[in-house]
Amino acid sequence: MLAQMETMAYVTEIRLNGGRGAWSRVAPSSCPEVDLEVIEEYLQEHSLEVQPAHTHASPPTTVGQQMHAHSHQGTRIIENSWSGQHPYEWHCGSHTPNEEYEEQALPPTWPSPHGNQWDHIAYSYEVPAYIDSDSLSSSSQYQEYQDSSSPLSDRGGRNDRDSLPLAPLSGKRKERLFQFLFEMLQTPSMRSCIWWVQSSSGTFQFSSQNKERLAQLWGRRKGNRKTMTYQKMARALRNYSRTGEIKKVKRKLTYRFDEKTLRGLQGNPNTV
DNA sequence: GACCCGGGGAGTGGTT
DNA sequence: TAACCACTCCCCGGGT
Repeated sequence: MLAQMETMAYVTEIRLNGGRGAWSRVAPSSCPEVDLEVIEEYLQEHSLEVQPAHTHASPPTTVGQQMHAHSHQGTRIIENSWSGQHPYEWHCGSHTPNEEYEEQALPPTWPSPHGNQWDHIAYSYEVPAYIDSDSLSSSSQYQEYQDSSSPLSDRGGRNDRDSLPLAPLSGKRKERLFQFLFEMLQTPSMRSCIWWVQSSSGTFQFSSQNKERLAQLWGRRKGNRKTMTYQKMARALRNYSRTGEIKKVKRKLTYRFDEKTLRGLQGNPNTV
């Protein structure tokens, strides 16, 4: 655990290199490169070490995230507790490269013309919409992350998937790309790779500098034999255009979750 | 020319 | 076992 804390501190250090002041003046795309290997190692270690402690549950899955799960009418809702209890407050000096596009994150309140089509997805995230890229701050989540008296124990049989390990998911339904991307969007330490342009509409953007790293992370998580590239990942993203889960925005490296997709990822029971 | 985008199509591996 | 799904991989051409 101590080692994990140290690792997290290291990751945090990397991300917040120079403190908030420095961070706030640097756009994500020009932030110090994130050592994804470190993050990956941490996630793998964490997943290995914590999972056994949660016999019927899974540990928080991503850096800085502690997910609390609750059963809700058969749909597993995972709550991002760190974000709820310790909402980020660093503002990146409101100098996100997409500042002009970013709006105050409001909970999506789209109508729900259809039933919940997400029953096939074993988990969904219930992430407060204010956990937007520009509302994320402080490293207190890491402490929260560590006291995982996570009430995940009521979940049954889907531990591995909920834990979202970086290792290939074996024997379980595969994690889908848009789920991975959504998770990364909720992960502060990935802000140099991907960030919300407008969280309320589900619009996000890749960093032109770090998109390949994100793609590699995706490839590793999937356990691909070859290195995943942004080009290949984008190909998969374009396939989502057919299904409507993610649409391409007429802006470089920018995509948008379909409202139903986003709603499903957020697990908003009121709109489903 | 580099980068991004969009699409075709075959192949792969997991799920049902 | 087979059908299906969700990519993965490679390729090409077009646009900026």
